[in-house]
Amino acid sequence: MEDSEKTNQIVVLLIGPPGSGKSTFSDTVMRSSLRPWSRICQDIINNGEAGTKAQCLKMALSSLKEGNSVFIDRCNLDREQRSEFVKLGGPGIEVHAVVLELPAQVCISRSVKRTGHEGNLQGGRAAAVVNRMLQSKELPKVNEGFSRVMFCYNDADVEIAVNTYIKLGPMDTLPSGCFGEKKSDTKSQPGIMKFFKKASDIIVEKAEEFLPKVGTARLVLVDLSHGSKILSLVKAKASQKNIDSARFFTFVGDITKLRSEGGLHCNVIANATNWRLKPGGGGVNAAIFKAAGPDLETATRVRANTLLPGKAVVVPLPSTCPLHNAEGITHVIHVLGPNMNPNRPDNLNNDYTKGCKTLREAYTSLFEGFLSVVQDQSKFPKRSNQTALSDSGENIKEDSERNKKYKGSQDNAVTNNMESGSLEDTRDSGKKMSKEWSTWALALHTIAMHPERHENIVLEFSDNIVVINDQYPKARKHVLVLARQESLDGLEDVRKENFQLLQEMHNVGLKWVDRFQNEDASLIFRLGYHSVPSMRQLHLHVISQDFDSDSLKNKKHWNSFTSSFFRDSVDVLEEVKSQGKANVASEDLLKGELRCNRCRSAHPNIPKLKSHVRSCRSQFPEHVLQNSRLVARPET
DNA sequence: GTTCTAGAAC
DNA sequence: GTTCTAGAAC
Repeated sequence: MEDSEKTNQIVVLLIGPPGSGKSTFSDTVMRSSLRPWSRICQDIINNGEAGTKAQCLKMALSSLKEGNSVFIDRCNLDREQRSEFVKLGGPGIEVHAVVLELPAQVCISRSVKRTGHEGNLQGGRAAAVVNRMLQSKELPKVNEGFSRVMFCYNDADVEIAVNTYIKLGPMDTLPSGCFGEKKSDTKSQPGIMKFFKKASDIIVEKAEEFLPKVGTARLVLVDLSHGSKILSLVKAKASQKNIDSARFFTFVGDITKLRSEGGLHCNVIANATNWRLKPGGGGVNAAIFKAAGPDLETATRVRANTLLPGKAVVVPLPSTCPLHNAEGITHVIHVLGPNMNPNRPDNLNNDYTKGCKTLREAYTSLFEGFLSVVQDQSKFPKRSNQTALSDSGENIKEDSERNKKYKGSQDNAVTNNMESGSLEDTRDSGKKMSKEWSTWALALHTIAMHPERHENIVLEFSDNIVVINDQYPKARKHVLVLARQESLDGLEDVRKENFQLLQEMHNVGLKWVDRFQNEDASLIFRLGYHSVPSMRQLHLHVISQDFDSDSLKNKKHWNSFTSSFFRDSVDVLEEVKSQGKANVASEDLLKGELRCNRCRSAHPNIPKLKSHVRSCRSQFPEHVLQNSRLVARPET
């Protein structure tokens, strides 16, 4: 590394309203950092008084000339305000953004509390100022010119970000890309606000309908975030309809800590789950499964394996479960909403009418599930009916003791996860059109049928399979294992009777992985199928995870191997064995954003993505690490 | 000006 | 699937 070409200075734009902790952030880093920093604070730049943007720019330039990295400590809340600071970047100077997205109330109370603050923004005016600033806020994007953007939503995130910069020595660099951003991008889903409005109407309507039926029980709508649109809409609607706010109310907090942190005594919580009823997804579902531990999964399996949109399933928690003994939760009701995520298979594609219908159904199923719990608890133990709505019903003894202890009533907390639109569903799209194949798409089929005519490209073949190098490899090593059976065009055609063949393809793939790793032990592989292949004839991709190839040129290439459009062979085998066919994902996934296959950071275009991927040494995502989806040699 | 994407043709 | 290229994005 030549020191002539690398100076590695950084301009960090701190982005956040007054009270978000910008000054604290830079001060904390500067106190412990080995790298020379300057803090450029517009509030004090003018001999201790507030100054101008121009003064900040001037001072930033001179600090950079002296060889310092700089913190730009001003609100920087919109793109225009940031643009001139972004231009400070250049050879040897990267521009980063650190976004301090703390709850508005936190920022306001901090601004109010500080007395001699440099910005002189104390007193009651603080709330007005912060709120006004937040209204016109534009979050930064990498394509604004930042080589790195990092989002912080709470103190823990801030601490991580501070440490990231403290640890950064004078010659170190940080991976480029966008980190930590919550994807609640309402702008990218047109009509979503309208849907929120409608959704909140449905929630209130259903709550109103069920309240008289559930005796003294109360219903609570919970959301983690203070800025929750749904929560404020529901609140407004409920008071407008004169619903008893002691019986139905909203609550901001963590649904897995309602008792310990929120002081709310709920027996039953609703979980906005996924169709597989499995942990994960990152939202409330992941949080609830995590808090409940393996008990919840086991108890869930007893009731159901999958769930249709609009349905709910009541799962009693064993007393060993941490959610039960620490938080007093006796039941989790899993409920599946409509699938509005355009990146998911079988989504409703902005069909909000259908979405609302499913949502209404979901709340009906949920409340009926809750009703069955309440009835079981108040009457004699009985099995509730097996309804079309869900596989519910459980024998729970009345617990008057608990009711006394907790001053009466039971709360049913209903979370909401519509804002991320992360719910998915499982329904088959059904009919498969017999596809017309273009001539170019027949190449693999031809080779599979007559491998002996293509000796030059065929690596090996047997009665059942042919192995070839991918003609346009998308990574250092990329081979295809073709099925030789005539009727198998792609993954969608695979059935139980093909299990043996799939197993053989998988084993042959593993054999080639082994060969490649004998040459280079650092190569890491995945084996899998494209959900919807472009070329005819079922083929298994055996591909190293470096994606270091000039043939990888566009978004479709990238996403076809790194999104869930790529179906790992191990999962396909498992699904074919258990369900008789494999799940296939939607082609919409190919249009999704570009994310690193290791650290999942987002990148604005293919060249930037590839340059990031070349140097990213992050561990692979949890999902990929499990179930032998990744084939790697142990590190030596 | 250059870089990058996306759509049509094959 | 790739190649080519117009024009969008930078």
